[in-house]
Amino acid sequence: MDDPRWLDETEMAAWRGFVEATNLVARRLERQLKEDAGLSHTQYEILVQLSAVPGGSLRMTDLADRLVTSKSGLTYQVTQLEKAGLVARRSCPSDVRGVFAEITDQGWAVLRAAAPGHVAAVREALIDVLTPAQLAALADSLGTVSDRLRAADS
Amino acid sequence: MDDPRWLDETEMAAWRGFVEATNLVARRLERQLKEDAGLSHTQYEILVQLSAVPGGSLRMTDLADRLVTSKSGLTYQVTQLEKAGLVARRSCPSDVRGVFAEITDQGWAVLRAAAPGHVAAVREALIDVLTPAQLAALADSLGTVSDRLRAADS
DNA sequence: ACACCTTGGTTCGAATTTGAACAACCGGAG
DNA sequence: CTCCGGTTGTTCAAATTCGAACCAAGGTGT
Repeated sequence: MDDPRWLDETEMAAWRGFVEATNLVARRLERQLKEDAGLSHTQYEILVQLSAVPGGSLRMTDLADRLVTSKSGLTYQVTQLEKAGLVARRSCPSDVRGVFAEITDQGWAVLRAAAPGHVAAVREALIDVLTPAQLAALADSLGTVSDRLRAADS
Repeated sequence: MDDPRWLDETEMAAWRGFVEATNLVARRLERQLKEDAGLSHTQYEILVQLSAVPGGSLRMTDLADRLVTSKSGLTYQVTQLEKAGLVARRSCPSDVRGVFAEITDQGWAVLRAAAPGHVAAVREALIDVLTPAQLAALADSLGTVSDRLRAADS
């Protein structure tokens, strides 16, 4: 570990900003969703992902990958959502092991009810704070970061 | 909740990128630190914050604020670090209720040993993936986000 | 001195997360 | 066909997180 390249001032600012903004935003949205919709951010994201795909259902592994969470964590949350009636498990015809998570009508209703407040909170915390140019740059940079990390994992 | 302002394409890309990059980076660093140094990111951050301040000690509340975590969460982690000998609790002379968390010599040693690998991981995941201009923009944007959220909380 | 409201930290219980271990299954090489 | 490495989803125990309740101690105004 000889003489690592430490971060210069800008790099450090970017990193600290990333860590801090990350935590603050996550915290804020977690609270907003819990209070206004009774959902955790993870649960909300599950509904969003399912709602965004034709058929409203995804394989567990696929869903876990999109959510960037562990398989076991997803199993737990899908079970919670299933108990609440917002999601249903459906077995996969072509693969006995496979399980589809599918958003239910009630899940759609809850999602539709929660979305406006959530979007407003996202705007308040992140979007409306930045200029369109900053947003475009942010989308580009973070998209690159995500792509690289995804590639590195596979 | 009449007719909320939904996110346009760029805004959505920025938000999705934020969520995804956030999770991917956090996940990656959590694993790196755990494997290479036996520390969680939270614990590492505690050591970093303490090491960055003259005297190497901070009040619990102050530390919790910097870490963007709950008071109870900090109590737990400081206790863990105390058991490991990396941090010590010290009472505050001017306020009986007050408690200082102070980094120990062993804490310094662990931090120094962990830092190079952590910095390398941060570079790999975020810093070296972006151009200097992107980094500067990122630092600026996320700094703004953090400042706004901090202000909103107080 | 006396209420009273705020602060600082810890404790407690409930919810969540993770990785490792597991059991069952798929699919291709030989 | 059969074997075997890789997949799929779940279960399990352990670690972590949070918020609410709590106790004790400041600090203020009267």
